[in-house]
Amino acid sequence: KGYHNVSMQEIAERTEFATGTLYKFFPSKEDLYRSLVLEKCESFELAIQNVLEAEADEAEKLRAYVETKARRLVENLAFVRLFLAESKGVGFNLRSGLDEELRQRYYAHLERLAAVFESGMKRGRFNPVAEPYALAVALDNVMDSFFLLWLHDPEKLTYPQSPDLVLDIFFKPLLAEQQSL
Amino acid sequence: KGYHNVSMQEIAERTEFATGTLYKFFPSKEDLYRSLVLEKCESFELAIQNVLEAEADEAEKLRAYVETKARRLVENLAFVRLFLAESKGVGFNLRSGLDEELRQRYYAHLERLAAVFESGMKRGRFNPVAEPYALAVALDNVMDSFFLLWLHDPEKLTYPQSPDLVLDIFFKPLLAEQQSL
Amino acid sequence: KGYHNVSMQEIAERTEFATGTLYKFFPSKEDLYRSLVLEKCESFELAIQNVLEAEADEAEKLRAYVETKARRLVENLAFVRLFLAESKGVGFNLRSGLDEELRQRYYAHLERLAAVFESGMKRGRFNPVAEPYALAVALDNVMDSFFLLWLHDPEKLTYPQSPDLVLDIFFKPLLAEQQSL
Amino acid sequence: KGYHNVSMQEIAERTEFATGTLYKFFPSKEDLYRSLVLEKCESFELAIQNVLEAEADEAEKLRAYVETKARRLVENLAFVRLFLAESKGVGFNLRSGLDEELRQRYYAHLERLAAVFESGMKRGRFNPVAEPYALAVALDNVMDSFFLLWLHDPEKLTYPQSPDLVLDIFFKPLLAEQQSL
DNA sequence: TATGAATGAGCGTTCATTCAT
DNA sequence: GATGAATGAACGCTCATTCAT
Repeated sequence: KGYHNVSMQEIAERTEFATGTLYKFFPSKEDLYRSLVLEKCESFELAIQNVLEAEADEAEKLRAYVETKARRLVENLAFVRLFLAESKGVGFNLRSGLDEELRQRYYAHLERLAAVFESGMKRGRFNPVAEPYALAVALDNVMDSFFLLWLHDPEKLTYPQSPDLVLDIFFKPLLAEQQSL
Repeated sequence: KGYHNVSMQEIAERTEFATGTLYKFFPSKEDLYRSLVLEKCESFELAIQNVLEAEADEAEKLRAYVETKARRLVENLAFVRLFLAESKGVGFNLRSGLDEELRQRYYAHLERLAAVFESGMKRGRFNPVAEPYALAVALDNVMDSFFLLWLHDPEKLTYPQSPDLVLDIFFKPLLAEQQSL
Repeated sequence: KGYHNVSMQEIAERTEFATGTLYKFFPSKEDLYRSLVLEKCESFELAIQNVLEAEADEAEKLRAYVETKARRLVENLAFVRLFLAESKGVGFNLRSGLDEELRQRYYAHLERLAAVFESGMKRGRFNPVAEPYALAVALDNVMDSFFLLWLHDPEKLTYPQSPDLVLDIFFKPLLAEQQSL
Repeated sequence: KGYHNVSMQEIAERTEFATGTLYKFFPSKEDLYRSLVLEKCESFELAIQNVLEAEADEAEKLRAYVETKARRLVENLAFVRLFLAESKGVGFNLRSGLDEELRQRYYAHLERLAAVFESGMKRGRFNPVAEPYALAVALDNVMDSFFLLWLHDPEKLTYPQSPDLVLDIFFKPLLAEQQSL
């Protein structure tokens, strides 16, 4: 529904708490909102963290990451809509307005993803195409933007049904001879 | 500052107009906002459209696109911040996200970008890595996300000073032997 | 349209004057309104005054008064609606909100009407049923209320097509043997 | 004071509620006004209805009606002033005059009053001077107009102290030989 | 002089927050 | 502690009025 379009009264009704009780838990509407978002994020990122930190080949990890994230996005459609689907379609990115705490979490997530790229490169499994961190940012956001686009215009992309789309872009060369993952 | 965090009174003060005068120009706050955004977008997209529709090799177009967009983002920092980083929170957003008109414009932009990929593929200049449209979405959003990241933490990425970062990801193979653009 | 539902801008447009010009003529919206109303009233009352002050038998004067007023009401339907049709239907009377000047004019009108009753009584043409002034008030307001009722529910009364309705009530006894005017 | 000339803030101050509280009770200013008026009307009409539906001779009913109404008007002077004398001007009125519900109530009231005239005529107690409904409208409005006149200029009429004034007009012939009620 | 763009006080209404119960 | 009625500041917006042209 979006922060500005829900009143505390509405939240109180929906949650079956009294407004006063809400204020016992959270000092302000903003805090309540942050907590809600944080909680969701936590469970969201946990699932993905498991994938990234599993014992597996880097390439497999990435594939699993893409699949897991895609599934989680679809499964949490309502939340993601609220959370991401801001500035939708204009080509601008969702991480935009994350306030500090959320941003820190996001950074940590990126680090974990970057670590996979880095380890893959170090072990000679990946070409050192670009900084691992940049690759992480790119991969993550491309997924988000595909999802967002699909959310608004399911016709335009086959994602998220086929995570291969993302894999194609990130694991196949654009100007080089083909090479399978 | 973001739509919900500025009052018309504030705008009136800042712009040195009276509130009534604002309403002479724009029928509502939402319209004022839309107009502001639309105008900026228009000039923004125009510059990029020129690049994409220039007489040039596809690869050059893309390189020019990346450079132009990066430059424009930095030059319009204040606006982009307003526009992307809607308010301070995660979802303190426009009532309706960005409305249909903006989305349509964005789609048109994507089509133009996709056309470059497509033509490049048809002419054998690019490998058919993925659907042109998907590539367009990816490229555009990766740039945005790099920019946003840099906006908040200039340390984390060298972008937008070095558009090569983007080019590396999109034009060099990840798992293949190097090949220069 | 009613005082509160028209803006000066609307009046300016309709009258093809500029708002500034309107304020050259009238110091305020209220004054403008009063003037408008006053002017209409004047022409309205003039017609009726002529009738009341004609050289004629009192009974004929009254009949002519009823007929003239009925005709004028219907002819000035739009204005009367604006002017009278307030508090319509609740059984309450229009003279209610007349501000002082209008009230004075109304009083003068009542005096003229009362004079007819008085002279009729003095000359033995009318029974001294009640104070002439009270009769004047009654006659005038009964006409207004009939008109108002008819305005809202033309079905409910045959007035103003048949002024006889009014004449019946005022000139025929309720509990006495009939006597024609 | 009239609908348009009181702001919700004023009402809030006067009633010692906060504006927000007012909106807990009434969804809008218009509703607040309607409710106020409706409530008063209800109690007002109830008293009169009792009189009209009592077991009594028609002539007595009418006399009682005139007396009761006169008394109620005087007793509710403040309200009647607000209600009738809508604001200070001629037509500074309710957005829509009085709305349908009030009109319907008024019509019902008129029917009840007309029924008395009709039954009186049927039973041969009254001369069939005019349609009962028209008589009802006339009687009711004459009372209102007398009251209003007296409200503004207590000198001009003896009403409402002497309801006989109304009775004289309605129950004595103007041009006929006297006949007591 | 006549204009109408500009003004800004004031409107009806909302809703984050408080506090007596 | 939990409640939710009450609060009132602040909002988007209107429009009677002014004044530079």
